[in-house]
Amino acid sequence: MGKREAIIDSSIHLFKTNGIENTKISDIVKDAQIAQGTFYLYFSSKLSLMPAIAEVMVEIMMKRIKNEVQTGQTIEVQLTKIVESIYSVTEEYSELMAMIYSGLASTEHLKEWETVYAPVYEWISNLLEDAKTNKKIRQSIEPHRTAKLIIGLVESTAEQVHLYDYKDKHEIENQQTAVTQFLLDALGISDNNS
Amino acid sequence: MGKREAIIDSSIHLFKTNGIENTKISDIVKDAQIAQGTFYLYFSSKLSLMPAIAEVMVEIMMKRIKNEVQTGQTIEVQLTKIVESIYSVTEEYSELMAMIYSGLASTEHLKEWETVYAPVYEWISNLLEDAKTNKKIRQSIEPHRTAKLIIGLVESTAEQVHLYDYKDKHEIENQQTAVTQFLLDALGISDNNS
Amino acid sequence: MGKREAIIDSSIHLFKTNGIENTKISDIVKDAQIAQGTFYLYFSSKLSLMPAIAEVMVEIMMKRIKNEVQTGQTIEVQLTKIVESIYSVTEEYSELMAMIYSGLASTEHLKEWETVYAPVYEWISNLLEDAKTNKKIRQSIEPHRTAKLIIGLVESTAEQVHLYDYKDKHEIENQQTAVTQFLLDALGISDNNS
Amino acid sequence: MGKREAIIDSSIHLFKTNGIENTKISDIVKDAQIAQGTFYLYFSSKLSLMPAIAEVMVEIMMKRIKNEVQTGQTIEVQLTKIVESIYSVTEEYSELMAMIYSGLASTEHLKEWETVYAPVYEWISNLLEDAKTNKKIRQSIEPHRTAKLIIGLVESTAEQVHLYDYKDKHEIENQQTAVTQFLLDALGISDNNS
DNA sequence: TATGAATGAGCCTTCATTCAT
DNA sequence: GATGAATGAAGGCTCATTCAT
Repeated sequence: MGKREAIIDSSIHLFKTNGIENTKISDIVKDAQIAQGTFYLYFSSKLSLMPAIAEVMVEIMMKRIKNEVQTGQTIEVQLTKIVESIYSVTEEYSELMAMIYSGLASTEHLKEWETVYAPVYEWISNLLEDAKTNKKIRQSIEPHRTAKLIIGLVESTAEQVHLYDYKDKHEIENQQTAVTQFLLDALGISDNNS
Repeated sequence: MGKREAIIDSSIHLFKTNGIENTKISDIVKDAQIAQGTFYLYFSSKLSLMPAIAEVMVEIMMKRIKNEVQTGQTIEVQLTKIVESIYSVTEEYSELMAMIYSGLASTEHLKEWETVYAPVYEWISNLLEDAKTNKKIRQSIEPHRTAKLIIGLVESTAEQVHLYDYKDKHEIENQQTAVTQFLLDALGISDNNS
Repeated sequence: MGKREAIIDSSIHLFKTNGIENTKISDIVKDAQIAQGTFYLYFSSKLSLMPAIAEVMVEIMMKRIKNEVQTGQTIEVQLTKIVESIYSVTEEYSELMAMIYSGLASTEHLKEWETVYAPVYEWISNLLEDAKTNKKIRQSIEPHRTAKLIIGLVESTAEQVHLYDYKDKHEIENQQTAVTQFLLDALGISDNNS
Repeated sequence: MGKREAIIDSSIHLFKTNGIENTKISDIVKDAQIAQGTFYLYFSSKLSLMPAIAEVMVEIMMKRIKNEVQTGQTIEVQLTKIVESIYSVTEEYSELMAMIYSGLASTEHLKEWETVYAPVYEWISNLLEDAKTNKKIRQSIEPHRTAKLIIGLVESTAEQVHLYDYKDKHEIENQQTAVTQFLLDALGISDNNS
């Protein structure tokens, strides 16, 4: 009946609600309705949960992006949607995203972290590749490298907003718009892309 | 004899060396050569140390930036130097910067965190203001908001590099160059800035 | 396919290698290539294994003794061989012998322990009986009781040697020689046994 | 107010009463009326307590021996008293003595164990030395080595009696007498010691 | 008989915090 | 202000044992 999934689900839920630090393994097993010892059949510690959670978070993000971004849209609209999606996921899973993003969860599982984000990088990289071929973006752009820059830019500013500027919703939208514009400028969109 | 400073110094040193999680208050007081109880005369907990540490880290960063960036230089050179400085500080204090940057260290001291980064935002904001006045950058740029985007972009990618791509020094330089170019493009530098 | 034997063999092997305390039932079943639950079809706990193990150890010891001691030999030679055998077994199974010998493995299975050593006592007792009849040893000797003294003396000093004096092989031989002489003297061998 | 002593005292008391295995650190601190954490200021684990306990046990044994054995007595009486003393201590602290004697308490603290018994060996060694000088015992006796044999012999048989033959008090006395006689014979006492 | 995933009581250990000196 | 021995709540983790298959 999917105990592993139950653990991951409960963890995400509790981390989201009470914070990572405050969530004890005993809380997780209670929420997942399994025995204390069962946790250790699937994960060796709270930290070793992190890659699995990151994987789910990335899935959520990819799903949201794919849901919004359509092939027919202009690259401008597509990027706007991407920023929008990342902002919304970051809003919902603020602390978790911060943690995933900063890779703080122990240096030991780092290699796994790397793999986890690969699909997002790949997907955006392909998008840029296409746009480049179609001369919609600056020809000097290196798709793969730039995909990482975009993710870094958008996620970090989305975090900033929630950490520092959470005062009003309006501010968030403004920041989001500014980031989008910053991004479009950097990619040379709505220039003549010479 | 500056016990407060001793505590902060030792903390930074130990956090850098052994990681934040692994550093116990007992380690700090040992390193600082003070008694266990003395710690609590200056800080109420390990977490309440964080803003003080962040302050020092920001000072370090500001010092390094100011050391490199000169008034006579073109905005292009200035931004290149800024990226360089942030990359070098991030390299040296990887985990600490990640933590400061993502604000992960407990939500309770968040308000203090906000203030801490202000000088950097301010300083870069002023730089952009000047460049804008002199028409060296895109006129649509909002200096204050953009300052935050720049910091977000540069720090996050610097972190990425140390978390995922740490394989070779060469890769770091490439990424750094790409970020700089991305930034220049976004600001409209070396265009005619109309 | 002899699961009971597999359990005992694996236990002895693991106890010998990793120590008794450090050997978990899960280690034993893994080594014996049986399922966790199967263990309990044969033994009710780790402790209830002990008498079975002791039995095997005693068999090993008896085999080694019988292999060395021949009916044609003088009692002096025979006793020398016995000491030799016990020393060699103790050397090989140091911790196990200590445990068996001191009966430490819980008071609950004590009655079984008693039986286990019986063959050795019996065998030596008979040896002494013969020697006594042939006036080779002191006439005041009570064979059965003395058999126990001999085992106690030899095993305990063999242990001592391995616990304390393990420095050099030479020392072991000296101690062994001394024990043998002590024993011969106690039994009145090479006196006129009047 | 001697927390270290309190811990040792309580440990001995509880080990004696409930057995070593069954005694938890939490039991010890409760009995010693100290906080759980305080235990770890003095000892790193239950095992690391053992040498300290052994030391106390050896003191107890030495005290009892010295109390019984007088300089005016013949060597025969003196040895009888020694056997008596060891039997009585072993009776009282059966499991503890078995553990100390067999050195079972983890191989890690072995070097400390070695030192602990030294005073007893020394003392008996001196006694034998004197007896040898006065030609009361066999001239071939090596005092130091023989001291160890004696301790081994007496303790191991004392243990045997408590482990296997605990049926009646009478049996104990018989065994004790037999051991004494065995010992006297081995040392050549009441011979002409030529 | 055999399996092995699941159980959960219970112990050890850590470590931030206190307080008498 | 400074000390550091003492505290004890809190949680991680183990591992013998069970039981449905």
